[in-house]
Amino acid sequence: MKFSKVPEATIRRLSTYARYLEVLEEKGEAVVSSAQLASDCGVNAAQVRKDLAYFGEFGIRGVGYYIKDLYDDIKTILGLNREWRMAIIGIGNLGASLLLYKDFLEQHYKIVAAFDINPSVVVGRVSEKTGKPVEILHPDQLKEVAKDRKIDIAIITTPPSEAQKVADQIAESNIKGILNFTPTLIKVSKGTVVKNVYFTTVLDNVAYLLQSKRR
Amino acid sequence: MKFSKVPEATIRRLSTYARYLEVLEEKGEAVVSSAQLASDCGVNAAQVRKDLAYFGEFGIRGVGYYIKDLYDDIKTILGLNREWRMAIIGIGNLGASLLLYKDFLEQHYKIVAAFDINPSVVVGRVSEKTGKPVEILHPDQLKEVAKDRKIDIAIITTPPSEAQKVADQIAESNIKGILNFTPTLIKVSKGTVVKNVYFTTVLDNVAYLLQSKRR
DNA sequence: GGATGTGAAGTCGTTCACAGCT
DNA sequence: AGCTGTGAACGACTTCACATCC
Repeated sequence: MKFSKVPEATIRRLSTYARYLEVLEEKGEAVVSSAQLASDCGVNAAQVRKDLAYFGEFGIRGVGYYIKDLYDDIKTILGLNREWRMAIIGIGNLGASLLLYKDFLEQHYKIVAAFDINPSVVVGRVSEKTGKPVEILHPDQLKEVAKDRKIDIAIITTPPSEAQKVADQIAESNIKGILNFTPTLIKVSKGTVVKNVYFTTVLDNVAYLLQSKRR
Repeated sequence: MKFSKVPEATIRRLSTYARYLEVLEEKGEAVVSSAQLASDCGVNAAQVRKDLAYFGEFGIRGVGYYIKDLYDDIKTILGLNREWRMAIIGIGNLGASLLLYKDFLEQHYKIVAAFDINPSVVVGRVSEKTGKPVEILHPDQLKEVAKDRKIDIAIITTPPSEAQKVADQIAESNIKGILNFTPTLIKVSKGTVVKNVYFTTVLDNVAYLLQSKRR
């Protein structure tokens, strides 16, 4: 077990492996080899073993990996053996759909607060689906609410023009993790983790590849 | 100007540069240096120049880059000087919010068809926002519609269990680009471009980084 | 003078190949 | 015998440093 810096790509793949292991477990399988895991996740077998080697030894030589154990181990590695409490800031179309996003319910992520400058707009739209009303707070309340509700991660789904301002409020609230859905490149202080998921960037990538293919 | 394979990361960054240049242009700026572009996009200045060097020479030594020209050039590189016609398959929360996604309207991406097994559910919900009703078709109609409406890219926002089936229908419809929002690892034939944007993967990354920080 | 464009160096991540366990 | 774990080879991307050109 080494302790060098772990590539971001490794973390992404672990996340993929975990989801795949979950499926295998539900199927009732007991053991999986790095070769099978690799082929089904679209990577090299040595890659799978190297990814795991950053964190320890999880397999049995000549056998493979016990699915249940490996699944648990990867969840522990990723920090998914606990609950992560999230706030969504900006309840437009995207924000509202994340509020309703079913997968979160089954996972380690829990939305515990929702914010928008217009507190009334979507209460009805959201609550009509879940049955229970959703309380939409004003962003200025973030700081006080963050402590009360122990918010770990903030999701920004505001219009791009508001993203930096919101990011500053997040910083003031002492929330250290941000998932930014806007195209705005937000600036944060050193200790804060920001990941961007602006999907037009990915679309641009698809467009580029399609276009460059036929040349 | 070389012709080696262009790293995917380069394409992602070009996409970022483009958005930043758009902002600069709106501000009325005329020229930008690789140093400024780099610092505002959070990368190294040499990186910016290398990224561009894959495709030609766009700058003027001793001066920098003309913003308007560079913006246009990057759009041409990425294939964004044309319209990309898209279908959304699976009109749940996420699919519906993408249907309403305002940014697409201002960009080179246009949603020209929407599909769901239940054709009626969301018609009202979507049309109440846009004013005009949205026609939701059955996925079995994809093949015929794809040709008529010249669909370039399909967006999968179905439940994970349906993703592979839908991907197969997309293949049959001769659509060569897929943006997959589900966690399912879909298999497609060689010529098809697939990009995944399952954001729980990114959340896992945030969780990992937060958790590994305090150790 | 000053910023680009680019070979060369450096760093990082992936794949190979085999030793080491079970 | 078979599959993991890992040093070493390889390949890819990033950064440096400077020659080049406006």
